[in-house]
Parts: sequence; C-alpha cells; structure tokens
Amino acid sequence: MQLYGLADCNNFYCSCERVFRPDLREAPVVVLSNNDGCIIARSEESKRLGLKMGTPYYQVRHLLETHHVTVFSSNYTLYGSLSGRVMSLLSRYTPQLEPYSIDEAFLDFSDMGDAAFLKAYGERMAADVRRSVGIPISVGIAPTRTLAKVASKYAKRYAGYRGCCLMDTDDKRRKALSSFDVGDVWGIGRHLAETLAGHDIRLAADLADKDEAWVSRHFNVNVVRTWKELNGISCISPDDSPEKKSICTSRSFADEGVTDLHLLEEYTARFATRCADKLRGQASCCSGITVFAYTSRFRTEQPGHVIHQSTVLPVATNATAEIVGHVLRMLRAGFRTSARYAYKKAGVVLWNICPQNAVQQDLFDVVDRQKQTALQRAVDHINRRNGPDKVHVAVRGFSSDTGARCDRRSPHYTTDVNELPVAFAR
DNA sequence: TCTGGGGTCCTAGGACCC
DNA sequence: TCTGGGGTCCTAGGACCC
Repeated sequence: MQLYGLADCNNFYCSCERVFRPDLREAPVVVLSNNDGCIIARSEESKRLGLKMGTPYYQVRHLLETHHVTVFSSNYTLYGSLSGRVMSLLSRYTPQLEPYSIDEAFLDFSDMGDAAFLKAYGERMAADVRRSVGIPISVGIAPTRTLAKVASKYAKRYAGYRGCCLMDTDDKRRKALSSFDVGDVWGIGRHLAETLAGHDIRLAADLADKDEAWVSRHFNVNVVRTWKELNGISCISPDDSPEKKSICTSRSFADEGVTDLHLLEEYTARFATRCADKLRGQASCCSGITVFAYTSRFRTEQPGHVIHQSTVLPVATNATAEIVGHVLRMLRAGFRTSARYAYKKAGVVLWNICPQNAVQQDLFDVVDRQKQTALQRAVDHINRRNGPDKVHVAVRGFSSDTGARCDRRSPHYTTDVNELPVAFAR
C-alpha cells in the first residue's frame, strides 16, 4: 500500500534554542525574524499567551517582558546545522527521504508493514530524533502527502498519539477531516479559505465531500489537486529537482536604513557574493540578474523610492566578480543622488538558471571564460580551506556588520569551535 | 524609533505567429 | 451594423508554502 510519512519538527526554531538551553524547556520562548522584526517562531507556552505568528516585535515587546518570555534573534546557522542532524537521522527510517523545508520531510513508508508495525515504527522514529538530536517531532502517516500533513497535526495536537498518527483507513480519514479546519489544509491559504467559506465550506470534510466537477468549475487546478489528495488520491509531489530556478539574497536594515551609496554598494556586493556562492553550490549558471532596494513601505509620510534593475547576459555565468560587477553597475544606475532616500531593504536575485555544463556560448563573448573559471576555482578553494570570504571582492568591505539588528542571537553552538557550549567550567 | 526571507506555481493578458 | 481562428510565448501579479 502506498503510504507517505510526514515528519514535522515542533516549533522548530524555538526547539533548537532549547536544545542548548534546557532551562527554557517549560518556559515561553519566541524567535524573531531577521533584523529582530517579527515573531516567526513560538513555543507552546508563547502561543498560549496569545502571541501570533508574524507580529512585529515592537508591538508586543511589553507583553513579552511582562510574561518573562525569552526572546531570541534568529540564528540560521544553528537551525541549519540541527536540521541536517534531524534529516540524516530520518533518512535511516525510509528508503526515500524528501526534505521539504528546514523543519519538515516526507518519507516513503509504502509496503513497509501492517498498521500495528507502522504505528510503532513512527513512534520509535519520533522518540529517536527526540533523544538523539533533542528536537521534538510529530509524524503523520497517510495515503497522500496532504493527508500525512493532516495526520501530523493530530500527532502534534494530542499527546496520546505518542508522536505518530497513522491515518490508513477511510474511516480514520473521514473522522479526521470532519474536525479539521479547511484553512489548515496544505495548499489552502487565507484567501482561498475565505472564498470557500462563501460556499459554506469550513471543514476539510466539507471540501472533500464536494463533486470533483463542482470543485473544478469554481476553483483552479491546485484546489482540484488538493481535493483529490483529501480523498486519498495522491497527485501532489514537491519539486524533486534540488536545483533552484531563482536564487535570492535580501535583507532589511536596522533603524533608518541606508542612505549612503557606498554602504549600499557594500551590502549589495555581499548579497551578490552570497547568491553566486549558492549558484555554484548547485553547479548552475545564471543569465538573469536583478538588484533592488527600497525605502520603508510603512513610512508613507516620507518620500519613497524603489530601485529595481534587471539585466540579461548574453552568456550565463556563476563568477562572483562578474555578477558583482553587473549588480553594482545597475545599482549605481538606479540610485538617486538628488534626494537622501533611506533604503530600508535591498537584495539581489539571480534567474534564468541553467546547469553550468550546458551554458550557451556566444561568438562575440569578450570574457576569457577559461581564465575566469580558473580564478573562481582558486578563490573557492582558498575559502573552503581557510574559512568563508577569506578572499573576496574589495567593494564588499572588511567589516562583518550586516546592517541588521540581532541583539539576542544565541551562540553558534554547533558550528564554531569558539562558541561551543561549556558543560563544566573550573 | 520599530513591520522577515526565500522559494514555487498558476493565471490573465498582451504580443506575435500563420 | 459588420472586424477569423487558433496557437505559442512571455510577463506581471497573485496566491501559496515554510
């Protein structure tokens, strides 16, 4: 029988922080987005205080202090490292692991055993991750990925499932969907949930019980696919190619933002460098490059400005220096010197991505590609051996300041020898 | 004072083709 | 009065995900 598992880490970022802060195990915790902007992760205790996902920090700062909530700036180095540990452990439990996000993965559980076996197997896997990595997870097992997601939410909601909910029969499926909000179904967002409510569809079961013809008459193909999945027909599979079709690096800046062109050049050069690293990391080249920067969209009383410049290269590249060069040229072209705009956010996007071994050559190419590749290889080699960004383009600057606020970041416990947790100090 | 970052997919509409 | 039909490709914008 075709069965999918979904392993979902509970409140992942908060759980990561707790791994090295066992004193916070029962305490309310939140993690903030980049630049300490919004709440992006909450422990169960914080959820019970009524804190909502995406709330700007400054709006609830007082509430957080009153309830002694421990607040962390986001520490993606730590989360990425612990995610890797979780994924590697999960991969031992299935012939086919599909990581779906930093804290979730689908597992192929087809034809592995009867219901009793699978239920115990899922529970054992959850207990293993908890014990070995320190992260609590919820496992759902069902005939489609959408249903596996529903099952995992039940596993999280009720402790009685011991970390794993098996939804293998039609009976269990119907029962689960009858008390599951349609808006919580994978693929049904806020907007669709509102539209569905207009048709008196509020529970997942309400949608599943409609005719396929009715669904396809009123909604697009995505909703039809979700409808099929809710009825046990598997038809959604996440993109299995690991290569991204676009690569973006962008950040918000603290306080007033950035007014100085030279500083903005420095930051965007870093974003471009990071993008090029990611690009080479997946053995790709790109021929589309966009740079953008804009003033705060919340400060409507001040004059705003948007820089948004794109270029298409005749020959795709993944060389940092070349990409940085185009980004700076476009940034300077879009920058207004007439007024001192305070740019609050900036970024670089690479697109038109192709495999690096399938780059279309150009008869009139002015770049010596062989030389360029050799240089890039040498730089990557040095940086791999000596640490990231030991050799870099000069315009990127030498400071490690990112222009973002992150006052409450926890140490890089697992990735920097100087920040190892101390278990015992004399 | 203060509002994240990084993706994917679908659709509608325009340009263009014969 | 009246203005083909059918197709592809591209793009911007919207919706969704975590």
